[in-house]
Formats: sequence, structure tokens, C-alpha cells
Amino acid sequence: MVFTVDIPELQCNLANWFRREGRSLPWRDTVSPYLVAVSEIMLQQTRVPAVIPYFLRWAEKFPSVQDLAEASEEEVLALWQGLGYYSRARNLHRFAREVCRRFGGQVPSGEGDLLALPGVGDYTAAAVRAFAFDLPAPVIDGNIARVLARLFDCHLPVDSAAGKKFLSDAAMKLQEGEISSRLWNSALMDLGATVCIPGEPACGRCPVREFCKAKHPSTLPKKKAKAEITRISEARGLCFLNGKIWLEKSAGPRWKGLWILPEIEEPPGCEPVVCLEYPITRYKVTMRVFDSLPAPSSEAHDAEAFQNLPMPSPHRRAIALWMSSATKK
DNA sequence: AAGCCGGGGCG
DNA sequence: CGCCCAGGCTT
Repeated sequence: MVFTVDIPELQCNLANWFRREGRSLPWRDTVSPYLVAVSEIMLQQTRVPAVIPYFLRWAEKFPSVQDLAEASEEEVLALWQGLGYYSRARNLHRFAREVCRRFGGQVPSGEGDLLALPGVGDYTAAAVRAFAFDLPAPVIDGNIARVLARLFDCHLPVDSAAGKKFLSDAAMKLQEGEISSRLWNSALMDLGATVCIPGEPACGRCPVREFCKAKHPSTLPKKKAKAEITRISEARGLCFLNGKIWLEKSAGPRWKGLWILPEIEEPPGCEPVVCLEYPITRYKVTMRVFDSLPAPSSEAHDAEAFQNLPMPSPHRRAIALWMSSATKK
């Protein structure tokens, strides 16, 4: 790759902009590599405003990696409730236990050590190295991928092998020199989040526009085509008996460990008591809920206490809808 | 390489 | 309504 840009000047412009306009975020106030890792795992495919309250509650309840390692899975899932991608919560729990067992409670800074931990992939390993340890690393999230693709007018799909190699090489090249990795990557990320945004970027107030090669920035980055949305329908049984509700602990890969309404065969000739629609990854699911007897796999929960169980949002919403329709009757 | 995993906000 | 988000794991 040929760089015709003056890297020190680019670094200086962006760093000065960041000192002026950078975001203030809770996980930037901590020096704990563990809390940095917590924030990064929470931020996987999840927006900053959604994460902030969860991160603050987490830092309060599990301030150290030992606190998390000693917690029960129930406590962990309860605190994660509503954030989505629940395998992240179980991975973070295992992450804490392995950090304690293998590294004496100190989050490692080596790329290989980090990548071997549950829930840590290329992005998170790089982010922990940069933000917690201030070490050079190719931090490529959705924001930085977009900024770099535009800066170099790169039309390779950013989710292809070739695109990722290009971005990684570019990211490492741009942080050469004396610049702090933590500062540089924070600045690049904030530029993507607030100026070099998806769709039409605000090039008029971009601190590095004189370095940008993008001819049509709104068309970048390119991505591979993704799967179409499939419509599916599912029937679930709701059993409310003697002030208790019957719920099943999900065992499958989806919502594992969370309490759900058991799936049933759709009873012929019956109308659902509740019907709602929710999107999940590449599906649009129509959930039809029927009055039913207790499913064999389910357990009775007290009508007040079940509200505090970890439960996927659509199931929680279905029960709330049923309760509001029942009180009207 | 492709499929799968939630939820929310915003245009 | 579709798109996108501080991605990782499994197949």
C-alpha cells in the first residue's frame, strides 16, 4: 500500500480535534483493564447510549474481575437482561473465571492471550490492548472501518478477507510514531461516530478532510450483500394457574439460560390470546400465544417474582400484553 | 465463507 | 419500514 499522506500532520489534526470534540464516556474514566473489557464486550453490536446504564450498574455490582468470577450465572444474566446477545454475558462470565484461574486476576495484554479468552475476537483484543494498555493494535470497529474506507477510498467489502487486511494494515500504519494508541484510536472512533457517520457524512466539519480520498463518501464502506429477511411463525403456551406462571428455561442456542414461554403445537381451531411480531437477526417472527396447560418442561414461578427473571424482551412483552388484556375482561 | 445470535434508535 | 450498531462463535 502506498501512503502519500503526511501521517504526523494527520495524527496531529485528529488528536487536536479529539481533545476539543471527543466524547466523554464512562469507560474512558477507568484504568481497569477488566472494566475496559466489560465495556468492549457490551459494545459489540450495541450502541453507546444503550450500553451506558448497563456498564454503570455492572461496575457497581461487579467492580473487580474476582467479583464477577464469584457470581452465579443467574446474577450475571439478570444484570444483562434487555441488552441482547446473551451469549456475551455467559462469555464475559467465563472470561472472568479464566482471567482469575490462568492469569491471577490480571487481564492479559498479549494479543494471543486475549484472543484465547471467551468472547474476545480480533476487535475486542485490539480494543483492550489500545484502550486499557495503550499498546499499538488494529482497532477496527464499524466506525473505524467506515473512516478508513473513506479516507483511502477503499471499495473492497469491509467484511471480506481482503477488505479486513487492507483496513488492518492501514490502521497500523496510521498509528506509527509517537502518538498514543489509546488517544489515536479513541479519536478515530469518535470521528466515525459523530462526523464521518453512515450515509451522508459531515465533511464540512471534518478535521482531516484535506487528507480524505473518498470521491463519493456516502457510498462507502462497501459490504457484502446480506441474507434476506424470512418470515416465520411460532406458537407458545401461556399457563397462569393459582397465581403462578409456568415458564421454561431455554436450553437451545437461542436465549440459552433465559426463561421463556414454552413452544407448543398450534392448537387447531383456537384463536391466540396474544399475537405479536418481533425481528430477530434475519427473521421476522410472528408469535402466537395460546392458553395452555403447564408444559412438561416448564416450572411454576410466583406471579410477582417472575418479573425479575432474565427473559427475552419479546416474551416479557407477550406476558405484559396478556396481563393488560386479562385485566380488561 | 456463511449463518446465527437481540435489541433499540433513527431516517 | 429498513438500516446500523465499539462483533464473536459455530458450522
